[in-house]
Amino acid sequence: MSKNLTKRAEDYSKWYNELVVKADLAENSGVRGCMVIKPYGYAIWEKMQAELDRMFKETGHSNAYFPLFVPKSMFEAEEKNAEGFAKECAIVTHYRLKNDETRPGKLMVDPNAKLEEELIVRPTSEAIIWSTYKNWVQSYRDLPLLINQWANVVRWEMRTRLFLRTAEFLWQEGHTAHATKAEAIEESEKMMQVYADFVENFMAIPVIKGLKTESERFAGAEETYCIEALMQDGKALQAGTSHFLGQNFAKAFDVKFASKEGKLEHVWGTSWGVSTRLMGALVMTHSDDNGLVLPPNLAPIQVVIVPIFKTEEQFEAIKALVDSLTTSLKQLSVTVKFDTRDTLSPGFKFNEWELKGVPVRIAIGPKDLENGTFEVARRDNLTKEVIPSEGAAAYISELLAKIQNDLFGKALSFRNEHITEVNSFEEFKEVLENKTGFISAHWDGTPETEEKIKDLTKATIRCIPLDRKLEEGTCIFSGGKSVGRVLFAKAY
RNA sequence: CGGGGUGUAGCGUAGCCCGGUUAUCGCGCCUGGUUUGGGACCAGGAGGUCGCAGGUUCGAAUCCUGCCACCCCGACCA
Repeated sequence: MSKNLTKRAEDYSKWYNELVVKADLAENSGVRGCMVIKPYGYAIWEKMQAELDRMFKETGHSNAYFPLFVPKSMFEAEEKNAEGFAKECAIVTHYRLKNDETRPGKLMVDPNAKLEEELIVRPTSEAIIWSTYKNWVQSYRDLPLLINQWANVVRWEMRTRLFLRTAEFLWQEGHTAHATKAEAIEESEKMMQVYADFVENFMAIPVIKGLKTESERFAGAEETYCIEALMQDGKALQAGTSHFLGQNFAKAFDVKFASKEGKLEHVWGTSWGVSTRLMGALVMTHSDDNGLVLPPNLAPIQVVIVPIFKTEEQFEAIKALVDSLTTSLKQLSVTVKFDTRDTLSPGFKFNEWELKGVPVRIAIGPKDLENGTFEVARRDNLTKEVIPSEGAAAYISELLAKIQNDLFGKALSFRNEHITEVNSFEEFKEVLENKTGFISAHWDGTPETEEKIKDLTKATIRCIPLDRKLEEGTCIFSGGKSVGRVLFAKAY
C-alpha cells in the first residue's frame, strides 16, 4: 500500500477504495463512475444525514419523496433547466426484456415494449416536484411550502471522479415555495447558512459563502448561493448550493396562489442540495498519508480500545477495566469499539484503526494494569500520552471536542494561507501555478472576461464572497472597472 | 467524441520489444507452530478463461486484426 500519498484526488481514491467505497461494477457493464458505499462509509453518510435532517426540521422543513422517473414532457417544461441538464440524462425507453432467439439464455430489449413517452431518470427533481406543487398550492395559506427529499439522482457526466462527480449519487434536495420574493431570497440565504454551519461545525471544513457568477449559476435559477471549500491540493470544491429560483419554475409549471388581496400570483421558489460529494471533501480536507482522519462528530467509531495481553488472566483484567470505561463513555454519548480480535497484533490494529481515521485510540496493557493508566493516542496529530484511568472518560470526551476543534482550526489556517490577493494577471498566473488555492482579484463583472481567464488558466470564479469589501479597483485582465474582489481557483 | 496509456490470482505486479519447459514476485487467504506495547516469524498449501474474438505459427501472455473495459489529459460538468 502506498505510503507516499500525495494530495491529489486521484491518489485519495486509493484510500476511498480501501476503506469507503468500491468503484468497480460488473464487468463490461458500460456503466462508469458509480460507487458502492461500504458499511463504514455509509455510517459516515448516515451521521451526516441525521445532523442535516435535524437542522432542516429545526428550520421548519418536512421530508417527502417524489418519483425517480420524470416524463420527458414534464422535464422540458422549464427550458433553461432542461437545457442545462439535457446532455447528462439517462433515459428509459423500454419497459420489458424478452428471450433472445438467436442467443440462447440471453435477453434482449423487447422492441414491442417501447414507451410512448420516454422517462428521464431524474438528474434533479425540480420538474417533478413543481408539477406536483401545482396541485398543492392554491392560496397564500398553503405557503410557504418547505419540503426536503433524500434521494439518489443520476447525471451521465462525460467524465466522473470518485465521490466528487459520480454518475449516480445520494443527496438531499430541498424545494420550497413562497408568497414573496423577499421570503424566497431569505430562504435560500438561510439554507446556505445551514450548510455552512453544518460543514464547518460538523465536518470541520471551513467554507466561504458567496454568490455564483452568471455563468456558474444553476440552470433555471436567478441567483445561486454557494459554499466553497479548499482541498489540501489547492483546488476548490463546491460543497453545497442554494438557489433562488425566482418565479421561473412557478411559471413553467403554472404554480399560482391567491394572495390576501385576492390576486392570482406565481409563487417564488428555492432549491438547495448537498450530496455524497461532501464525503469526498471530508477525505480531501483532513486525511494524511496514514489514511483517513475523521472529525469526532462524523466518526462511526470515536474511540477504539486495543488490549495488549499475553495471558487469559491479563485479558480478563483488561476487560473489566474496559467495561467500566465503556460504560462511562457511553453515558457521555461517546461511541466506543473494543477490539478483541485475538488473531492480530496490537501494532497491526494501531495501523488499521489509523487507516480508518478513528479519532482516539486507547491502549491498555500489563503496564497500565500495574500503574492504573491508559495510553491515549490522537489520530489528528499522532501524539500519544499516558493518562490516569481515573476520570479517563471525562478526559476523553473533552479530548474529542478538542480534536474536532483542532481539525477545523488546522483546515482554517491552511485555507486562509491559501487566499492570495493579486493585482495583475502575471501575478495571477504565477500564484495559480505555484502557490495554488483561492486568488482574490478584481474582475470587471463580465462573463467574457471570466470566460477568457478560464480558457487561459483553467481557473474559474468560485464565488463572489458575501462578506467582501466593496472597493474600487481595476480588473486584472481587462483593466475595466471593478467594485470588489472575487475568488478565483482551479476547481474540481 | 479527440490525444495518450493500461488490461496477467481478491489486490498490486514481472514477463511482451526479441514467440519456446510447469506464467514471476509481493500483499492477502488457508493449515500447523512460535509470537503479540507500532503493520510478527518459520514451514507447508490453495488460488489463473494472461480482457474478449479471430488470425499467423509446429508452438502465442508475447506477433497481427477487430472488439470491449478501465485510467489520465481535453471537450463537458449545480
